[in-house]
Amino acid sequence: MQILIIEDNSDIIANLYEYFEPLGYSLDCARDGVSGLSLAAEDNYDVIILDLMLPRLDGIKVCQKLRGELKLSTPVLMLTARDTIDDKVTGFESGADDYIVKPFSLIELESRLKALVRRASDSHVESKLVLGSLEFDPLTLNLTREGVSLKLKPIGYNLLSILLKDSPQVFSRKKLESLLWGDLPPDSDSLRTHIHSLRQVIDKPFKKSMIKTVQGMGYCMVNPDE
Amino acid sequence: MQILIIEDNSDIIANLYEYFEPLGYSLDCARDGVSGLSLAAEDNYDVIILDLMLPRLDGIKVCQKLRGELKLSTPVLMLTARDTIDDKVTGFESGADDYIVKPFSLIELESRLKALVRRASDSHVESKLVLGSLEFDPLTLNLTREGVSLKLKPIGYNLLSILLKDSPQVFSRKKLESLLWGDLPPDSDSLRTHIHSLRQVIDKPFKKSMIKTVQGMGYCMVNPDE
DNA sequence: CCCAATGTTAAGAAAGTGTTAAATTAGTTA
DNA sequence: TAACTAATTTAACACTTTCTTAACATTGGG
Repeated sequence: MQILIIEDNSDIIANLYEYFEPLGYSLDCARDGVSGLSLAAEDNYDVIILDLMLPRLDGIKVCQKLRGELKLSTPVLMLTARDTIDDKVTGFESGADDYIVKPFSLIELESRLKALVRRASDSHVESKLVLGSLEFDPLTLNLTREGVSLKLKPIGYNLLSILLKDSPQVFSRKKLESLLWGDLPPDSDSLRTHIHSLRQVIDKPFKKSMIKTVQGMGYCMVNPDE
Repeated sequence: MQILIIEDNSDIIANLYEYFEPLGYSLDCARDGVSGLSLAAEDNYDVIILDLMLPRLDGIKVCQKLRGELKLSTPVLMLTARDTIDDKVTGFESGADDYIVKPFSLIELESRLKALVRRASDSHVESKLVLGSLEFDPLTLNLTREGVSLKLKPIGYNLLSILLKDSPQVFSRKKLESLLWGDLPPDSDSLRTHIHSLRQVIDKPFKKSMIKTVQGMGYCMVNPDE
């Protein structure tokens, strides 16, 4: 099991490593909110232990960005100090799944983590993305329109997910570039080419087109039968 | 669905009946640990709701006897009071599958129960992995395709299990590496070699191949006869 | 009509993958 | 412990696919 710890207190970090590593858990650690978030973005953790008070970006903000911008549902367990009980509520509202008050028992922490992970894997009914007759399963990469099976390149799948997930939201080129490539987008306007390839597959073989250009604004996907 | 309630508080019992019976659940009830245990021994319940504090035999003991002496794996959901947080842990160690803190929301209780039941019925079938004519038993390492017996190296069996368990999900190289090696994967791209060896055994001797590469995305296993 | 934004295309660059074999490591047995 | 065997990792190479770049074409709003 992969655990991400976002915590600035060295003692706590040391304790966690000491307890969990021998049990066969695999741990990663970030010392502040920003780097924690970027680690979390890799999306290969089963659960995140998140301190409420953090340098650069506090736990609540981290959690909100995790759910909002990154659209990740990795379960989050929030660590709070005893004297900030009110924050518990905020913690939940921010999208955390559980909290534990410092100082905490490691055994209890472990059982909470297990419960979170189990619950998460249960609700793994997972999001198939559907828009009209277009269906896309991000897990199997199975993609069909009107029952016809379609194939894309990696960036194509990414692009499609992004556009589909919040359809019919309009995404600016800039936004799309940052979602696709993060901090270091290509020098050229490569996105244009990718949109083009995507259309070749998604729209070209069919009567109506789903990928819409909004001049000067960006792109979006729509259900043409509405 | 058959639910056994082991609880001494009449109000709680009444609440449960009031909520669950109209939903079509069938409830039985015991007022103390000993009689609860003897009812549970009949082994025709899908799930047991067990209070921690009980006359004659407390919840932990009940649970331990249930698992230990009666050898039953009926899922148990433990009810605990808010001020006995330490007991949560004990609850898990005793073999309970989940816990919920009083006072609890009936809706949440219901969804927890459903999750427990589903998981239990899932894990029953667990042992053998089958995809088309490929059969693999992770316990005995018995592996056959079209009736032909096959052999792998340790990592090969692991890899196969992973790919098979969630077929036809596509696993990225990164994901596979982390599942196979956890935190410290080999420096080189050793996974490539392992996939190759796996194919030598699973696919090479047969007409159709089951291990599919999705360029840039990862690998998955499919049933070629679909 | 003009210009910036967008669509289209193709070629070279970069990244990913299959394959093989040797080197290294781990595990056994004498 | 040494010698042997099995398993894993590393490294090299060939090959394929995907991505980026850049040039040119087209479109649509001001």
